[in-house]
Amino acid sequence: MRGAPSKTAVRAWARLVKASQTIINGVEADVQAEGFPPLDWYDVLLDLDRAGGAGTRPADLCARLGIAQYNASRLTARMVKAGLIEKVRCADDGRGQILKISEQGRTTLRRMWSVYSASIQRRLGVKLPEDEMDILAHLLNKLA
Amino acid sequence: MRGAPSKTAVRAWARLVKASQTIINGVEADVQAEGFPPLDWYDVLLDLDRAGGAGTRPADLCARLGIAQYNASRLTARMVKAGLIEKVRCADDGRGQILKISEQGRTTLRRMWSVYSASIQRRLGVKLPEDEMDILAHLLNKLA
DNA sequence: CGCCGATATATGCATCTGCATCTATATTCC
DNA sequence: GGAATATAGATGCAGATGCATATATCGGCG
Repeated sequence: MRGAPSKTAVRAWARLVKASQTIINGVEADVQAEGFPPLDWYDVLLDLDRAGGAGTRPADLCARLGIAQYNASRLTARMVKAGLIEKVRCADDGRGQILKISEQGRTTLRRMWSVYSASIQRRLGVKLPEDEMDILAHLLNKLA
Repeated sequence: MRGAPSKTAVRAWARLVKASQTIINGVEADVQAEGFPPLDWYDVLLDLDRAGGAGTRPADLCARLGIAQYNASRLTARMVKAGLIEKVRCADDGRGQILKISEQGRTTLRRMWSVYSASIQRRLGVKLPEDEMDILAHLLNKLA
């Protein structure tokens, strides 16, 4: 065995896998149970909302959200069909597009956050006292 | 907004999502790049290996691995086709089966761990000193 | 100007997942 | 014992994903 894996790291690995699955799936389920779309839609809506009137180029979206290009292509297509965002032709690049959030998208963003944040609080927030949560966030930050 | 989400919890959420995705996808990619199957195959092999000669009932596998029944059914079907496990009819329950690891499965388990553990070490182990890794594991344990 | 390699986005195909439902056998209750 | 019900596991179908590749446009160079 080449990597000389420390027992501690392996334990942390197992718990990272378990905790992230439990919490993320749980939050996803909570949000969808209220009739909202998957969480990655939220990320897109938030990004486009922050981008303001200028909108976002799909490639930039990929980079910021860390998702694959083909994935973004189909995700945004679904969101257009759902009426949450719009694709407009990019004036200075005929190949490209600009993604913009729609009014309906903004509404969904706002309403979704109400459910989303409550779920984060319930499934994660209550599990640790403030100071430990802070340490956790700090340690997780060193991992990525 | 009902849940009164603490800023700290939301920050921890974002980092949990990011860190787990980065690390888990990275390890998965490392393992598959060496020609091995997905990580959930490893979990099954490990469970069956530990079960020994008695084998494991699919329902128990679901419970221990926390996967859905239909998912386990198809996962194990693929693993049978790959020759890593076997399904034998259960003597005392005509509806059921018993899953057993094959010799080839044991070999794969062993070889896979070599790559798997090295990747854990590289992508997670080296990111934190021992004492902090311990704290991380402890905090993650309180989440699930 | 016109060709060539690069870049932006989309899509065909195979695989995987979730949901609901199916089949077969076991258990319960009268 | 036999009908109703529960349990073990499989599967049809629709949607999502990864990979490779297609399509369209851009920018540079001869």
